[in-house]
Amino acid sequence: MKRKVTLKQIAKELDVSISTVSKSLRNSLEIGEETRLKVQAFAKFYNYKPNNIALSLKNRKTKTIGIIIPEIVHYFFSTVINGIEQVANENGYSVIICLSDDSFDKEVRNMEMLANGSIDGFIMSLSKETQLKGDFHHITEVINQGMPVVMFDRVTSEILCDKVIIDDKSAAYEAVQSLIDKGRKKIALVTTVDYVSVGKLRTDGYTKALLDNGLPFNENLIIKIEDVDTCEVIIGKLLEDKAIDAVFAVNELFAVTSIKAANKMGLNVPEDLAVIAFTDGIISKYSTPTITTVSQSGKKMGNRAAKMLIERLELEHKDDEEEDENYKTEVIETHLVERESTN
Amino acid sequence: MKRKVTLKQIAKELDVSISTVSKSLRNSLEIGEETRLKVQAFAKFYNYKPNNIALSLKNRKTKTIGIIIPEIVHYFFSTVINGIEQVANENGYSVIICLSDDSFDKEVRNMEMLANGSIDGFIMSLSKETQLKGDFHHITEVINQGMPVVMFDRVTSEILCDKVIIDDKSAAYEAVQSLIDKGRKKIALVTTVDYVSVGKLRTDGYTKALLDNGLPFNENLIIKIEDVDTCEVIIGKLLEDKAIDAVFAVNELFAVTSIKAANKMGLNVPEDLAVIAFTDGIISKYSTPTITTVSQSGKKMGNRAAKMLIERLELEHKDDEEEDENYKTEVIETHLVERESTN
DNA sequence: TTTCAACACTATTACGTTTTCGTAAACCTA
DNA sequence: TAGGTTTACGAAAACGTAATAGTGTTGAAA
Repeated sequence: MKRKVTLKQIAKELDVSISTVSKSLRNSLEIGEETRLKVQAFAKFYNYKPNNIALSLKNRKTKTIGIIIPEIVHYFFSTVINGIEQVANENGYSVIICLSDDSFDKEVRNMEMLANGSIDGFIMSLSKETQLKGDFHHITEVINQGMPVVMFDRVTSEILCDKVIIDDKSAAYEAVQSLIDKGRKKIALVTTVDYVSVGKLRTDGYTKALLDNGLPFNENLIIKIEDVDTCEVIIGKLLEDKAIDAVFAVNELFAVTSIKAANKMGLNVPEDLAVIAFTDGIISKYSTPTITTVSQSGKKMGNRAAKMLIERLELEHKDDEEEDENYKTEVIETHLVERESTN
Repeated sequence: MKRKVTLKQIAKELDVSISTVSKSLRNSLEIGEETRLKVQAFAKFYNYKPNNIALSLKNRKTKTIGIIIPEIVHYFFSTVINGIEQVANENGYSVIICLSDDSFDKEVRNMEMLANGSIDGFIMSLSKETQLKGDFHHITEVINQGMPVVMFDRVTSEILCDKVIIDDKSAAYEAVQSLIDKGRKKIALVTTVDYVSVGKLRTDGYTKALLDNGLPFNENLIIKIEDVDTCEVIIGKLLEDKAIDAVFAVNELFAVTSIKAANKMGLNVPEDLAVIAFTDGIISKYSTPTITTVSQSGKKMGNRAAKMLIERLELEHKDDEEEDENYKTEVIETHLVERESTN
């Protein structure tokens, strides 16, 4: 139970000053070889490692990135974290993760807590509640304090900062187009409530694809799921009444649930009903049938977001008051992963 | 772009000492009401918040928990994080997450980095490589420095510390017993390589269940998957040759792959082949047929682990050199979630 | 008048680093 | 030997906070 040794202790033990110890360990030329080697040997023996907190305080940077996401038990978000962690790690950064649980208050609390010196910058995706309220003061505040923020996936145009997104609209367009190309005429959209930014965009893409192909746009073919649990019933109803031949779901869960509902009614996927899901996750790959998806590489998003943040951090460190602030929005390309649920 | 205000700045601005500002903000009685209110008003106006890093340095605790896990894009691990974060959050702790990617070196590097003052304690699950090597010096070292460690799921008996596990052996026993109870006689085990601690234990439970029921133990019915990609072929072969009537898989992926392999050969699940998986994740719930699983509540594990760690942290803070070190191993109960893949 | 307490505030220290500046001693040069 | 330059080290400040230990003034009790 030997506590970590500090410069002070080493200095005392070797009867030199703290400065001498510090300089010796950083191989400063100011220190004579004899002393330097002695100190280094001693430090090595006691396994001296500089205290990160003290360094953070002194350097006024923590080499830590704060991540705030709605939830973590979620394939997409965990792949994003994976991507962030990878780049962060390669650049000597750690990541500290906070979950908003899709709650505005928790998002605000977490941001305030982290903004008080704990981290150098944020990577975040907005909570549902925040998007609903449209209140982004906590983010503005952080940015005004000079702390860089990178938003991904669930972003808002009301905040000026770096962003990483996919082109939800054209990805949705492409998916629906592919259904149309396969002869599907009555395509339902299973989506979330409107205030989630990505949900809105995907709906736009869906609509545009229909109209561009001269297909009728029918409000009744769009169902907005609030609660996953009731999802199956609602979808079942849709299948029964409307004689639809394809489903475009904004996430895997809605897609797999649609398939289950179809199966229960004796419909075959893909023969009677084609299904495409947004987000290429684990469910699509292992469901029966496997599901055609719009791949939305979370890992790549994480990589890019981390890269953008770190670049800004290292840059702003160089010449402090540049204030260029030429914020970028990077768009990650998507593509259709064709599987058994379409033919 | 106003940087965060500090005590010093407030003091200078109001022409009082730093101590006065500090005490005013903490409502000390030593400070006269007039001054106190003036300071508080000023601080509020400039949105003063104490700097976490400075507090950490002063208090010699960071209120941060370090988590080291093999991977994050993994249902079980992300639920554990969710559980940890929840309890941590309730107790004013943050979590900083590092991924070992199942690599020994990365695990060591991450631990060393975090151990240098960044966190107050660890919660971790061993990487495969670490378990294979059997080298735990990095963990011993951290513990010797007085930093508490809680291990979960993938643990080792070679390290004395708090642990949270499930009773893998008896959970496996129970699962296999349930298959036997349903009349299955030729039960295959699809597992991982041996050095993963939990894999070994689950195999033991499987074996014991067979023997206790007077069923023959057949080495050939146990297949150890090294690489998920080759899994389907191997399982297919097993089904062909051995005329088995049930599969007990140590994770969801192996289970769903077994089902796919069976389907391809025209076998029906559960009629011709019953399947049980370890770990109740998202795949089991949404696969077709849904899969009977051994629920292994990651969230609960996370909750317990965080609780144990925080309790130890707060305790050791009270009377520093108690050295009781009565380490506990908590066992999280499991239960069988019966679904369509067994009957 | 002395003493002592209460009041209202400040100085200092400590946490662990790094770095700037300073300085004594030794050496070199003319 | 006076003056200058190296060499080798130390003191102190700085990062931001909080707690302990003062300090000086006032007023009241002895």
